Amino acid sequence: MKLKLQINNIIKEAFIKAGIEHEPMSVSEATKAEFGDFQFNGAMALSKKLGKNPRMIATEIIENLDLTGVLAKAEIAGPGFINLWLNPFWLASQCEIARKDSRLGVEKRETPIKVVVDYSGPNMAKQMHVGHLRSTIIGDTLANLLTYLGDEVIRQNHIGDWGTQFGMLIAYLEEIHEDGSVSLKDLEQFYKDAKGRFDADDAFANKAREYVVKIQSGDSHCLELWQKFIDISLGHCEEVYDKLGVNLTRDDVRAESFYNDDLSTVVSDLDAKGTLTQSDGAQCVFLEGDEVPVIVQKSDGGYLYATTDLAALRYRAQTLGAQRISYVVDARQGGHFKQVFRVAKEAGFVDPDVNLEHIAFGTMMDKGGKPFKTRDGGTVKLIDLLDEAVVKAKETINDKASYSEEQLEALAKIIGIGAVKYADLAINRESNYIFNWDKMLSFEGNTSLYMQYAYARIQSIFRKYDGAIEGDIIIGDALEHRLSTMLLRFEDVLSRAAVDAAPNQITTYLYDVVSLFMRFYEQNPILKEGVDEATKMSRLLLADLTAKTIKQGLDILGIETVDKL
RNA sequence: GCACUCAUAGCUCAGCUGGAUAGAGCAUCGGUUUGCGGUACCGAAGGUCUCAGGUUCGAAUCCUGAUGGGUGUACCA
Repeated sequence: MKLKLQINNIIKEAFIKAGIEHEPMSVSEATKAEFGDFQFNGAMALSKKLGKNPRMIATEIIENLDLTGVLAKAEIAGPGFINLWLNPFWLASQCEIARKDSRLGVEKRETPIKVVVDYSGPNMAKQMHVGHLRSTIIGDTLANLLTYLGDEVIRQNHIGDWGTQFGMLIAYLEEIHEDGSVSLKDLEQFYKDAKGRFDADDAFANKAREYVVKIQSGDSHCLELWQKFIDISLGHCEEVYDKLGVNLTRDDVRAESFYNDDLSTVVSDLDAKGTLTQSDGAQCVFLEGDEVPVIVQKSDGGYLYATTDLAALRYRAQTLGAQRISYVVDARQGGHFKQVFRVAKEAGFVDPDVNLEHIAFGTMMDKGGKPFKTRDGGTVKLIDLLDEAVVKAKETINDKASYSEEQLEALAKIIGIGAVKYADLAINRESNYIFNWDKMLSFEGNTSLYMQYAYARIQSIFRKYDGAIEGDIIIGDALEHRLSTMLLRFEDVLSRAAVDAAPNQITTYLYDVVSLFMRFYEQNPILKEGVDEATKMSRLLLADLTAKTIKQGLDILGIETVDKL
């Protein structure tokens, strides 16, 4: 439910009745519980425009405010704040509607748009490492979120499958007559071995160079080898995606090579528009105000990633028909995207109203604030990191005895992977983030375990109760009032998070929901003796909606819940 | 050099389109009637929001400058 919108509409109505001919600003959540549920701060802003005292304006608004439905009370405070209280009966009825609805009252967009989310994008010549983690899970969350809200999401995994190093790799693959399954287990090692051969043996090096040319000219034998190599390498990525619980499949792959045939057209089209300048033998686009040009063709005739990105932009905007194209890529590439987006729009590859955005994120750091590396300074393989998360999760599970080995493994996977993902998503994506096992696997604070624990705790209430839930929600105290208001904010939070592409807005919200629930539950017993039937039912209903909201929220983040931990 | 970005409690971080006494968690200290899962809950303490100006009725938030960190800067992606 669009809670804020409903309140805003009531304010708007009051404006009209009071004869105030201005568009009211939006209400905001009250900064403190004593200030009500929402507050309207627009009276102060209007004071100058209307030439009136803000408290007087506030009075006029309040006098015309409909307090018969959604709102129960409005008060003027301080210089002209209007504090608003929601009607507890209305809250109760809305929570009941949400609880019965499979979408928890979250409406699907009336006008869905087509969105391309470009994320993960691993390099096929290397094994996935921690550098791919953030793009993969932030991107997946964004795609999940937009899908949930009703947009038509097209996931695009722009894998790096083209370039000179592949000549060397397939030459080596052929040389060892490998079907791939064994030696490619460790791609890093395979790459090193191939490089070793390349450096040590001139004949091999020449063959590798020859193969690069052959692949590019479409030699079928080399292409076959190349395809085999990509298949195997992609298989490794899928193993990671599977462990990570990320919704990327082979259908989402649009590799760099996919755009090969279009690259020369991109350049000639730019040329036809007169935007190209030759500089030092390279074909460049010089953008007004930018010192460095966008190079689309090297002096040796080769193309660059800017060329591929332009081709991809055009494909996504024109062929796929995307109205929003989101690139979930490291913040360090900000300059590149800014330029490429500009070129794409100025050249008419992408319509002006298409929203091109670089969803930038910061670097993953170790505890000491340095870039995340292994002890000997190498890159950390993503698969190793995830396996370690599962091992560490096992250590944190308290009641190991009551689980079979398989159950323990499954549980540890849910907890460990959830912890890694949540810790990443919970932070403002643009800042660098410090990776800390102890913190992310803690039951305390804003962690996935705290959420999963709360969820499991609620499920245990229902296990214990084990009966039919029939009755109504009755808002009986301030905590129930706040909890129900918080639960009804779900859609507002999701919508906002979707606009900002900010998963941490969802985690912050879930944390607020859970901590409120924990307080509510501490103070308001449900199944204890002496709780009358109507109260018990009401509290069970609230607990149920809370659990459903947690589950749905975590689901969007790609994190699983369990009934018992 | 130029450009981008960040600077909030001891630590890790929230703070949405400017709003009331700047909020959490961790750590520290103290508390919770046989505790519906105590891996919980409550409380205390902890701040010149890097600094200096400016805009505004009102600034952590917007603008300018300074300082300090990070990043990028023409044929890698």
